[in-house]
Amino acid sequence: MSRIASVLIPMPLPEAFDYAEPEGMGLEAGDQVAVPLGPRLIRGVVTGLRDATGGNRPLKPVAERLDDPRLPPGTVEFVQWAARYAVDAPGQPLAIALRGARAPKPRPTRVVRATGVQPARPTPARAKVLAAATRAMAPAELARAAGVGAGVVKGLIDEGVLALDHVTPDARFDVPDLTRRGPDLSASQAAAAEAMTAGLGGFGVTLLDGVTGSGKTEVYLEAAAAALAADPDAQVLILLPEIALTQAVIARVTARFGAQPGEWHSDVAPPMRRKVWEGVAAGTCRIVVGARSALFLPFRRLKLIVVDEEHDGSFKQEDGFIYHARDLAVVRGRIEDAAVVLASATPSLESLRNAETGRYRWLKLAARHGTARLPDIELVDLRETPPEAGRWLSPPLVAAMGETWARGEQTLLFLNRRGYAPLVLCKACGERMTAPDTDSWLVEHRYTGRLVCHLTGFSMPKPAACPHCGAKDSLVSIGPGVERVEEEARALFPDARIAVFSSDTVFDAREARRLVETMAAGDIDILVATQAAAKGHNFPKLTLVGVVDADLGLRGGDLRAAERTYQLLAQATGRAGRADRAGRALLQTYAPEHAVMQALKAQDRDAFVAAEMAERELAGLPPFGRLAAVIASGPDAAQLDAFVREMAEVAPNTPGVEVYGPADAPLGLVRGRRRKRFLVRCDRGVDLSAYMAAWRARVKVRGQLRVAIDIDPYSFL
DNA sequence: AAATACCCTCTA
DNA sequence: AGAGGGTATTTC
Repeated sequence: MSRIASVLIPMPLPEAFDYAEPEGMGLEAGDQVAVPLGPRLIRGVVTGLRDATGGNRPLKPVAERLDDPRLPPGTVEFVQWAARYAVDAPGQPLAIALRGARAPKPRPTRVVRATGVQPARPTPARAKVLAAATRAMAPAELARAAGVGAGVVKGLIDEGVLALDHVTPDARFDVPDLTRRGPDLSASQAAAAEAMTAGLGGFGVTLLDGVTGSGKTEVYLEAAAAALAADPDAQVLILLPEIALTQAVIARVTARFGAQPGEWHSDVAPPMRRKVWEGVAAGTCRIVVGARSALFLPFRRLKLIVVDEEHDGSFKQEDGFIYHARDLAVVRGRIEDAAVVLASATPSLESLRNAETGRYRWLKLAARHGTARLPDIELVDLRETPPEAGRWLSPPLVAAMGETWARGEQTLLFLNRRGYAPLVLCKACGERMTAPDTDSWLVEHRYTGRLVCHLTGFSMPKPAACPHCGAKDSLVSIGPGVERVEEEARALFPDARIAVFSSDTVFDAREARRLVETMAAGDIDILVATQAAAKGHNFPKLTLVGVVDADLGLRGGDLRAAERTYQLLAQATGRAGRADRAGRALLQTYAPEHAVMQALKAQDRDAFVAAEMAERELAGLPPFGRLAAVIASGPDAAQLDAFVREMAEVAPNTPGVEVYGPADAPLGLVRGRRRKRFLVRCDRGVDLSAYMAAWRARVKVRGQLRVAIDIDPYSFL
């Protein structure tokens, strides 16, 4: 009996397509195949096979089974689950899962080695080459090592004195050395590691909850060691919110296991991605450290997923396929029957709630590792001790910086805002500079002399005259960014070594590591940083953290503003005072009485969490209810209005579900497209994805209109 | 996503 | 009539 193969294609198609399996192809679920789609051939993945029963419509045959690794069943199931959850086409998460399979293979490199043949015509240059040719190396490298031109090497190759080989880069991964012992753990760490190890072997979620510096990494690396030792094929995934953090964790994994883990994020070069993808699929790559998309790798035998800094908003992917990697990590863990560890010093309310209700195991690391103490946190009331006009550092903070510098210690000035000034306006006509057809201010960057839209990526040189009224020299920079704070710090401390850490100064993983090492070595006195540097790093001589604008995150006023601000500032202030030095943190605020500021000052997370939980519970907001957002957009305002009115009319009526909107999105215009939003709130226990899918099925999205559905939204713009 | 089918307008 | 273009539809 001939069979029909369901083939999922990595494109935004609504479902898997059916193809006839040619006689004798012997397909299996997970196989990568080439299938005809319209006039072209496309890569797809077999999700299922069934017997063809008589009266089917004629199907095109599968063209070929590709000689690429088969996707394990768990990966295929996860892709389908994720698509249903996100209310998106299954081809979208499949495209993420196949990203490494489609990257180019590592190219063979050319190496030369000595053959033992003596040159017919020995010369001093040739002798130097032969002396340098102690091992196989690239021709250019050998020429450089010998201090001769490339021509000498080439001549020796032509003569047969050197042999030229094409070497395929090593596709293997280091095998973790499980005989190594980890560092000595504190009693609290050892207890947590033991409890986590006991939870291995099947699905289960653990919240590893410990203040900054309590040594969470050592603890979860012990759990990783136990998982790898328990099963020679076991694989471990460590997810991090930001690429800048991967380097530090990779170094620690490498030190712990004597083996380099697979590295996975958008900065990894395509051939390396291919190598990691194939190693994960083959099971030879046993430890992966990566950003959120690593969750879609084709693990064969995943036994442990660690989500480090689990509260971090960067785990939420906001465009394209919209998902939250922390939430999907729990799903993947369930599918693979793997243990999941969520680690944070400031866990999300979602995870705390799950821990409180007993759905997650809750492990607390109370003490700081070693002798370090938590920093003293002071609030600087900017109404009482404001900075001078046009300045951003208040007298108490400047004084503290002076004392710190005099002691030869380091200061971190934290401001979560890139560039020089967040707003440029014309003092003649009041015009605010915005990106074309977009409701978002252009941010002034002085290093590059440009005005940049952080939303769309648009940028232009800063004009000499106001583009609106034509007035010359009328553009003024409003508000501070890290560059402006750096300028001020330089004026205050002209002899101090000052650096800026933001995504503009640190654009890749290597640069991040270089700057972190410089800081850790004590070669920077004052580091002005966005959140890119506020997370995770360990700077032994850093004893003062100044938060330039503690109120910044509270202004947008969305659901999670207080929670996010608390997490970010607790994280930032937690950088101060490691090792054996006492730390100090100053928060500049106009609202010292605000609950967030009071909780930070008192270092009373529990009180803050309890108050915030109570508010959320009253309003039925997460984690007590669930949210989904609909963002409809289109270039034509009238057409969009008509569309969202129609959407509002056909919203299904379901008990426990409330639909709010349509309303103009806070960013009402982006890249020439008008935007409208709905917000859906529902009780826990409602199948929110099913509701949203049913709703969307009731409208027809025509023309330029777009509808994006965001389940469990984090951004409300 | 990408090819193509469709449906206008414009030109000659 | 046929080219040129933007848009809607289809892809097992």
